[in-house]
Amino acid sequence: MQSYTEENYLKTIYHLAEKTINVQTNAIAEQMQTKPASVTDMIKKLADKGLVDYIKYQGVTLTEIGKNTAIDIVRKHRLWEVFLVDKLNFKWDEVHDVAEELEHIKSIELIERLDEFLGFPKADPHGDPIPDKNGRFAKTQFIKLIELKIGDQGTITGVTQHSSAFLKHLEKLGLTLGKKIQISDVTDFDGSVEILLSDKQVNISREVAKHILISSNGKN
Amino acid sequence: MQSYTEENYLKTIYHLAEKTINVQTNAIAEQMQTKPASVTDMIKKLADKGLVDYIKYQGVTLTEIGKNTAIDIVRKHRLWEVFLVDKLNFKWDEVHDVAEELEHIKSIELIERLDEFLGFPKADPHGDPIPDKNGRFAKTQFIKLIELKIGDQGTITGVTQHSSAFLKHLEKLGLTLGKKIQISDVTDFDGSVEILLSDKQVNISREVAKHILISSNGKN
DNA sequence: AAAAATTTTTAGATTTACCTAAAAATAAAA
DNA sequence: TTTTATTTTTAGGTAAATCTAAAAATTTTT
Repeated sequence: MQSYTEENYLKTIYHLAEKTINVQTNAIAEQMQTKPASVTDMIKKLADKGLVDYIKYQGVTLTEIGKNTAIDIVRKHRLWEVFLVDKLNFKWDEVHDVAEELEHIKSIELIERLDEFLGFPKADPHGDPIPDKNGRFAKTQFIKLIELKIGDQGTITGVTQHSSAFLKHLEKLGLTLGKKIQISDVTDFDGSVEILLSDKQVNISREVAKHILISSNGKN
Repeated sequence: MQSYTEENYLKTIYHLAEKTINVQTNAIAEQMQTKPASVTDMIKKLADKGLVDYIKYQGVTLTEIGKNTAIDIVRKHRLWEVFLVDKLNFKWDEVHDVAEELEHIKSIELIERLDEFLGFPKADPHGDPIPDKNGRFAKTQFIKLIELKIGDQGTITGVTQHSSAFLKHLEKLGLTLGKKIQISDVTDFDGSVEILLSDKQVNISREVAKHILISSNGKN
């Protein structure tokens, strides 16, 4: 059994490991709003518990057990986000902090039943995949919107940027999850993209287009 | 803002204060599965924060602020219990421990929306009243089943004993919340009560009858 | 490859919520 | 009203998670 804090470390390491193989002390410290010295202390503890592999000065990697634990927390976080948006009508940019707390409630039964109550969703309100109870992620084929060509169609199924500012921006443009879109033009000058969205036309910058995920086979 | 632990102390003091005016150190310690010395420490802290009134050796009482905080936690606890039973199909004897964790999630918005989602329930699955967001309890007129006379009718609306063993026992007898009952006989010998429950007849001991609450005007 | 910069770790403190053991206050019994 | 028992508090200590400041290791630059 892990403490609230240990769980947060595992989750942070898990997310950082999606980008780099060896996760560095400073990166963890920055992500967790704490000091490198505190991170070193905790890493030692997690290593003693067999949750991470750790060589001094060389960063950490999650062990099999550590990774499974982290995935379980991610699962809880994303299921709660679905609950907050689908059942309690929160907006997708309002759910992160509360889910951050709810993810630590430790009852296997609770999560199983919540999963069922929500209809076994495969993705959270930001389009991030929800692992099943065995920690397996559904295979998904997302393409970044920026990679589409003029005339291509698809459905918005995710984002790779979760800041409130970004999500609010998309919300205002009407670019929310599940919306069907078609590319009507790509500006040579600045790479901004013209999108056909049901009836209206919207224009987004290249930067925004980079962070929107599209699938051509419906919601997944 | 209170810590998880401080919230638990306030809640415990609140519940103990329903029975005695001045809450004693030992009573808190027993309830919280901790030592009297630890309780003294925490009481001092709560007194410094203005959440309890405390005179050495004389026990504690909640201040207005302390009481409101405690009621808010009770509100959360009971709303979550309703969620677990009504939406996730938990049995009424399975929800307490999980609700004990959920009650500490601190988001006012979350609880408002949960309350609405559940249809503003007035009582939890054990029949305990749920205060509204201003901390006010709905007036309820419960009678203990033991006080009913032969021929009296009513609806089961609560219990005053929350142990899993007791709740499981009631479950087995079919004496669950909302069930309509009629007293068909009271045994002189041991005070056990014969109950007419839809079609079948059940017999409960005097001890059990003491802990069942009845109302004659439907669910409240 | 030596010097400089960066990253990481160690050492020693602090805070929160506990604990044990002993002392002090209060309540109950003789 | 003493003595005894119970309750409560104090004193001093522990473990978890954090911190600052300084030392050590690694990486980058010259």
